[in-house]
Amino acid sequence: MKALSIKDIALKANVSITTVSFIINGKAKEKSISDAVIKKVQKIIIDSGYKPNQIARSLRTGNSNIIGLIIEDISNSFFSRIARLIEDKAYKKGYKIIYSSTENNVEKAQELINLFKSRKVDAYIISPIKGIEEDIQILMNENKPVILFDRNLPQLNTNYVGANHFVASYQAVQSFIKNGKQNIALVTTDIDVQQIIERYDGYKKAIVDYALPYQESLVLKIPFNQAEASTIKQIKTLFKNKEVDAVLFATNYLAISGLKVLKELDKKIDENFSVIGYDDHEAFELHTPSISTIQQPLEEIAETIIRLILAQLAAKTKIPDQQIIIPAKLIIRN
Amino acid sequence: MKALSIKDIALKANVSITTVSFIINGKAKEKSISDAVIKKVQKIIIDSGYKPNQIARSLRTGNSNIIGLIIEDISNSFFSRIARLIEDKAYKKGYKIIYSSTENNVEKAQELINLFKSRKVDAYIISPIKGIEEDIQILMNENKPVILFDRNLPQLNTNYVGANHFVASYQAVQSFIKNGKQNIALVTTDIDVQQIIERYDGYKKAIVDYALPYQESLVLKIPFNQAEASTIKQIKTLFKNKEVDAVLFATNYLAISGLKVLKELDKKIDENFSVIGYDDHEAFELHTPSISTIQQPLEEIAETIIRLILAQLAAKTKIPDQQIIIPAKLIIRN
DNA sequence: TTAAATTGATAAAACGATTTACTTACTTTA
DNA sequence: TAAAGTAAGTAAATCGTTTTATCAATTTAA
Repeated sequence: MKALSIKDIALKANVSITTVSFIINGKAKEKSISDAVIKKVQKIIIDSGYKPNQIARSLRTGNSNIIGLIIEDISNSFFSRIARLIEDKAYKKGYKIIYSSTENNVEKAQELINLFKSRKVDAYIISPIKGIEEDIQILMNENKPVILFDRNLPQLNTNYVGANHFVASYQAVQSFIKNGKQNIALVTTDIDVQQIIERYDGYKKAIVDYALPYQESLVLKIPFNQAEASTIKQIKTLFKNKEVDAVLFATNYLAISGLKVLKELDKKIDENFSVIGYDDHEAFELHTPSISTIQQPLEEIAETIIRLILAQLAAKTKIPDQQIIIPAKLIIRN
Repeated sequence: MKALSIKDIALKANVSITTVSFIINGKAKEKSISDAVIKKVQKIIIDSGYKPNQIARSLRTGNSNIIGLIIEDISNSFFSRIARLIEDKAYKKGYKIIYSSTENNVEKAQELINLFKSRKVDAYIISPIKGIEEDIQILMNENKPVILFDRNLPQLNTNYVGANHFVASYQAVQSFIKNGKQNIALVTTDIDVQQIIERYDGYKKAIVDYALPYQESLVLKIPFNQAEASTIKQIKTLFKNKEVDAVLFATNYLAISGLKVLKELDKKIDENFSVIGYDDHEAFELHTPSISTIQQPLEEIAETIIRLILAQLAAKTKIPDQQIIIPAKLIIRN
């Protein structure tokens, strides 16, 4: 019941292993194998259902046709959607994706990089966290294509694809202000990554530009990875103790927790209290009233990532790194 | 800049490759390598950051420490959550997961199985579709552990882990009836898989048991993979043209579409009109009013799958297949 | 007519590990 | 004191491919 090997095929066809290999890899013409032999071997391959052992192939060639995708958490809909899009597009080009979640844990991320390395993945797509700069630098030194997405590591000179979070969150706050809001809260997380900082910066800049007082106490930084119950408690405290007439959530799961709080407090979203979420979520549109949000162009991000990867893989020489910033869209719903 | 190989380590340590291999694999004692040599080699391995090439290892040993996970769609929250749980649990046992989505496409599923096979994955976790029975049977003949989940293929004699959909949907309809509902609709999909059929059967049985008239026209079978816009149109037609005072949705995404319709029609969920969803979704709890749903015990399902896999992998001889049905829970919200 | 090029094919090395079967030098045992 | 056993370690086969040389026979070029 063992799987067939190239040797079995060669034996059946009464030719050498080399010949079979050339035919499998489409090098038959180039290596001047006669049409008759090509036909014969191909027939045997099809009839027998022989599939080359990719492990052996990888060992010999040093590449795997696999792209490694490292993200924070596959169960977050932002990541699972983008994973799906990337998988689809890669698949069409003959590449497979292996993915795994870091849970924002540096050690797990490092382990994953090592694991992917030892599996000889051809390229890496990483939503990085602080603390793995060095590991990523090593990958780059080894000349492996690396694309960061969602978050950038500024001290690293890599390819990056992401949305313009600064502008998006600036616009969100701007829209609050234009609607007469004065006490605008920001619920964000304490993780120290570029894209979260940008969201904060955009918030602050808009407040300052429009000459509103910046109130430290309206910015809530939720510890990452804490249980949702604690998050809900913290947000509840904010809403109860502070005058707030608008709130921007910096991630979709924070917005979900926030909406749960509003529901518990029976606080209505109306002309006196506005909410904008981030990254969109089915619950936002469905909510009564619908929740406005900042939407990242997932399709475009995925497309761009794959385009960069394929370009790098096709190139013999190192292509200059590109930093691609795609505008995010403020979707106003009501 | 090439990666180190076992040969390099052997050279540095001035011992044979064999010795290094024994040490790496914890067979040093058994193969009577002296403590001094073990220490020396281990130090060199750690200092140099050497990581064995898993590809070469797989080629030689025939296994990969990778488990293949084949699901319908990673961007569906039911699957992404369970994927995350499975990944977590497998990781802790030293196994990695490769996953990929079939989109309910038989050919893609077959390709994936072949791909996983050629990558020598050690075991398969599959949410199957009709039409791949034969491919799965082949895996089983090759003595690879296979666990089906979410959906069963009755004509196949495999391991299966899933929820009791018949009972769950029976209970859902029962709860409608006990609240005086008479015209209970079912919005389901047309895919011909066990767990969807069970949901239908449970619905029908409850209707009949309680002596309500079974109305064909209240059962809406939405074609799988159709654009959401069409789904919304079909559901809208149902709600507009039929007297309906309760509706059970057979999947979470159908419920989401249904809720969108209700919103568009401005039809309220109240004592005159009830809704129950399936598989839960953040939007359900958050909805006003909250949506009741049938919840599958994800954690328990994931746990059970991994337990079965590990048992199979550990066993030298074939373990009898198990069919594990876990009760689903009807969560009544309001 | 001979050298050079082409055609059609193959043998053997290499990829980087694991594992089996040995070797050599000591110790025990009887 | 010879035979048997153990300790410490290694050489070489093997997994299933790809790829580089190489070969013999034929064709083309000069």
